[in-house]
Amino acid sequence: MDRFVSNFTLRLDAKGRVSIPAAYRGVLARDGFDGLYVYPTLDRPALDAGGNALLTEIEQLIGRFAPFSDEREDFSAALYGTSETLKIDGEGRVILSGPLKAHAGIAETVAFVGLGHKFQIWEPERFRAQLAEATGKVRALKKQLGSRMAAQDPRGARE
Amino acid sequence: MDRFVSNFTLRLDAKGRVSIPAAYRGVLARDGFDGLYVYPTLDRPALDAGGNALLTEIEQLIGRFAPFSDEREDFSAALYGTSETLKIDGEGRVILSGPLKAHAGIAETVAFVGLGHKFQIWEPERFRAQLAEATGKVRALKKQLGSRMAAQDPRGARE
DNA sequence: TTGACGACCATAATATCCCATGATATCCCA
DNA sequence: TGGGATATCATGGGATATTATGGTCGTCAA
Repeated sequence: MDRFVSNFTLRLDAKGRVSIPAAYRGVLARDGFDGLYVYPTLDRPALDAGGNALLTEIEQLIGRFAPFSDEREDFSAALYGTSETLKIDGEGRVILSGPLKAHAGIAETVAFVGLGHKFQIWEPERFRAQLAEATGKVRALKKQLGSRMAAQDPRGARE
Repeated sequence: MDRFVSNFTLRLDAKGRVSIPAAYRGVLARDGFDGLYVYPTLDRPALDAGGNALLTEIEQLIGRFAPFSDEREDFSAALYGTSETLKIDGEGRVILSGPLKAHAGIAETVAFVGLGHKFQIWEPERFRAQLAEATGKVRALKKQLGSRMAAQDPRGARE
């Protein structure tokens, strides 16, 4: 598996260290990135994290804007400017910096959430709430998609 | 046969392991996915499971949204974030995680139900109930379709 | 000298591997 | 076609490897 899936809730120890879930470490290793690339998620009290796949995606996003344009500068500042590359210790743990923890409201425990090419780090309670909301949206959209397909092309319903 | 068909009811052992029906293992092997991809069925107390065919379906759904868009993050969290890739041991068994078992209400036994490109995992009693209800609906729908098709386009009855 | 941080070592819980067994199902050949 | 031989399957259990987590001991810098 070459993507981040599933979710895990882990504890920080007295020194502020957290294990990156073993499954994610495997993905990062295959991705070939040394360390963990992290930055505060835009618009959400969470952190985006990943390796080369994530960096590439950010590059592409920023590359869409004209050089020296305001948008480009803003995105660069938001994504590159606030990012950190955390070291992973011998046991697969990282230490989240103060600003990162503050942005996500993290204290004792964190939830790791796989999003495919990257994963997010949440304060567990907030994640639960966010997930419930997201699940509702997905249900609604799925229902809508289903009926639209059925109306346009009944055969589309199979497979 | 490259589809999941038929249904099987199997028991979990003391360690929480369940054998994947041999017929399904064959389909998974041909599909080329290492492990079993599983996530909670959106609007039912069951689990969706499969291999690359299922993963591709989800990937396409998520791929419709722009990277970093809110919709994409919601969908990724709800689909990738709640899914798991279970290891299949040498005897063809998997261990369902706590959250997965909780969602489907699984305890001692599970029912595997083939749905073509994927299969579902149910608590056997719930499946029986669900099946009875679904059968009723299908009967009604068939009757309705039959009369409509006969009136509009008799050829539509094939397939 | 104190405090933060990194490299190591320790450990309990748990997942994984490997081998065993009874019950069916399948094969094969007289 | 019968029926014993063989393979496959679901299930069980002990040994081993991983994982998450905790702690120790220097080192470097303020």
